[in-house]
Amino acid sequence: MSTIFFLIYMFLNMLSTYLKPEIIRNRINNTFDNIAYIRYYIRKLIGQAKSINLQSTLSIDMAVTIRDIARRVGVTKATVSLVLTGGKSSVRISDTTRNKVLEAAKALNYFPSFHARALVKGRTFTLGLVIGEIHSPYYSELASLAMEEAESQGYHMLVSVTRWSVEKELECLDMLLRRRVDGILFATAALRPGVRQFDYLQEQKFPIAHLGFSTGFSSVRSDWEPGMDQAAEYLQGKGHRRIGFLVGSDFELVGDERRIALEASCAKRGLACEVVRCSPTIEAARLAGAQMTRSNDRPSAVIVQSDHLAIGLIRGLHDQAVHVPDGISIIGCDGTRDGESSIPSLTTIAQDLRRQVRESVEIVLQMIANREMPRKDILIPTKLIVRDSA
Amino acid sequence: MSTIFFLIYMFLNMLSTYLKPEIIRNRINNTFDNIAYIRYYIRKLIGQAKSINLQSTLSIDMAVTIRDIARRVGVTKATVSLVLTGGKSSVRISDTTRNKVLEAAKALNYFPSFHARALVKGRTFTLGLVIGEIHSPYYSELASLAMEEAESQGYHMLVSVTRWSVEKELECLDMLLRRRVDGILFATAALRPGVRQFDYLQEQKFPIAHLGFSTGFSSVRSDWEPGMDQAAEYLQGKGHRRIGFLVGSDFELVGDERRIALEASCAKRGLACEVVRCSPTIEAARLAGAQMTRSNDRPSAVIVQSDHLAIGLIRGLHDQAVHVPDGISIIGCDGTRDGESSIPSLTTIAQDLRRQVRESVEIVLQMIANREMPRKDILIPTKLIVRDSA
DNA sequence: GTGAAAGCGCTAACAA
DNA sequence: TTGTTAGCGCTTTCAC
Repeated sequence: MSTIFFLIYMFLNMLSTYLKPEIIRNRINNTFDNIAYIRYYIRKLIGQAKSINLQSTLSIDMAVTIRDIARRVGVTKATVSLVLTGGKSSVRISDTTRNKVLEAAKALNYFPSFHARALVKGRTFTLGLVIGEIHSPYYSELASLAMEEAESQGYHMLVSVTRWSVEKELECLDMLLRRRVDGILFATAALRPGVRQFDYLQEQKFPIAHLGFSTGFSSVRSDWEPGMDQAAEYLQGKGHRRIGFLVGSDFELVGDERRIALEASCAKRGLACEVVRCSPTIEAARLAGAQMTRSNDRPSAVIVQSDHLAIGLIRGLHDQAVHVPDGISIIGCDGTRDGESSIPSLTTIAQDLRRQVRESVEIVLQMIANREMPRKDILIPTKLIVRDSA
Repeated sequence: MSTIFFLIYMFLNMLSTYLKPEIIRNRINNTFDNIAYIRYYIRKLIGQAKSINLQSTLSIDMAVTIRDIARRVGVTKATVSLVLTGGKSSVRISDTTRNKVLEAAKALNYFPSFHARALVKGRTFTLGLVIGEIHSPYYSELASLAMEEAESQGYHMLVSVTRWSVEKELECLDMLLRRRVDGILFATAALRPGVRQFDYLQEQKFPIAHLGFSTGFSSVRSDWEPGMDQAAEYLQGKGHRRIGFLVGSDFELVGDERRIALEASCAKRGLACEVVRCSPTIEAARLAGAQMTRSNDRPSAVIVQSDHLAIGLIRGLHDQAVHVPDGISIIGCDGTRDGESSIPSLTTIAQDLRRQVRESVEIVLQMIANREMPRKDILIPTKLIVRDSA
């Protein structure tokens, strides 16, 4: 009697093992072709029979998966995966199978799920770029170059704009971390010691490079000394004795390095250096230009914190009939493209943006490869480009 | 005898049930604190004991998961998930538990995995933006506005730059589909009927809006007629009889609509309209400007396909001492910001970019909500902004 | 050369 | 109020 019990029990046990939903599904999936509603009804039937969780079964998603391919070809998901991941694995797949799988993938319009892959691999091959804005020439160029550079290294770039708000910057950061980017390029400066995210990233040795600033992580910045010195020398050569410097005050971190470099150079050369401040908008610069014309006692040359503001300043001077470079000499900073075609074209202290981007991406990639990489701070020299405005 | 067999078998069966790796892991995980290497060794031990797959266990990932929180608080993953997803669900969690969970999440620096969530929800709350470039004023403004708009609707924007290459555009598209974006904003024009991706998206009724073009999906474009007509009227009022139109030839689709609108308007008004072509770079426009000065028989006013090229053209004219607007009148198209501060400031036919972006995001969101939404084609009127260049 | 199955982190239906 | 469990789509180890 017990023997019978035993046998029945064994049978049931076997059954229950082989009735594991995943296994049933595999079997059934292999039987039918890729018609979503058949899949749907089958799952539903299984669900009714075995009380399977129906959650997202209810919303039929049309995306094709490796299972659909497997079913069509008559192999298992594993085989399909091996074929599609390039098969660099030691496991070999027969050419017949491989071709069938590839064909099926094409026929069914298969797009591998990035998320599934990210989940299992723990890597996303995506970098994040935290940036204040992307609609000004300098930053859009930066973003553009960064995306290009990342792509050339086999990564994607996830751009995240902070609109220069500290709060938003931390949000962006959270977002990037939730998205599990492999590394981050920082082109803003809110993240500083003491902020929770900062400490976390520091502690995790998270692959980060700071671009244009330096507040604790590896950084890549412009060295303003050579450029500013060339500018001062150039202006001195032209007979200027008093040099103005226009700072857009919201970007203190940006402006200060430049200002300090200029002041040092002026001091060295015995030139007067006068700092003027305005808001970091082109309209403010324009206003500053207009105001400048009202004083008879103004510097004969002004270096402006950015090309963008320089163009505003020139415009403001022009509004008051003070022309550049005859009435006053203007030099911008950054070396953006729009200084080339402006009238007058802009003499500028150019940053090597491409090289900065390249170096910072490289730092991040190195840190991805090895989190123990020591901190690096790279300075990239600026240089004067002489055009018409000074 | 068989009874003993039976009992042993039952025991073994029970054991095997309770030794399901996931269950063991849960139990053990709840016992220890969040120390990655302990986790690692435990898994490894289990692995040795039960021959568990060690795959990614080998690369200890430091990311904190809901399991870590659950373990710390002493509840299950499900509870944690309920707390963290906002608990809008009917299930209620005691305040004690909730607080403990939230605290633990903060203490452990928990960042929910976007990918895991995307996988299970089938939604990413991410839109893709396919765009040709982001370093020119018009497109960087477009990208910027699109990101802002998406964000205000609770979505993120994944920007994907095609560098105006058809091939690259299709790659970008694949990328976005692999990343399972919920919808796509198209600001380029390579995707046309016949292309595999096009047919696929069409068939899937994938949420797409075409911005600036119209090749088969819902679209949002500028209506150039009013703006061009205003421009023609304005120029006519100033006594111009021959109007030139400068097209950057690579953007035929862009240029043609504008040209056709202008030609129609000129015909209506009895004005001559002369089309000049150049490459779509600012340098080419500059060259075109220089060339224009060489002919005595040139139009007295030129409308340029974009502000960007207009600035190049003005610069080219300026190089040859033909000044704007005295020597020749120039009108740009697009209404980008840098026309405001240029010298002379640029008269332009402005697009309402913000509204275009808003409408197209809305279309995409509507299609996400309901794929059966019929196709929509929205035209947004342009208008003349008079400044100094004409 | 291919199949079986576990696991990545999370959600949600159902059970208790 | 909380726990249990299946499943999202994919990779990879192990076994045959």
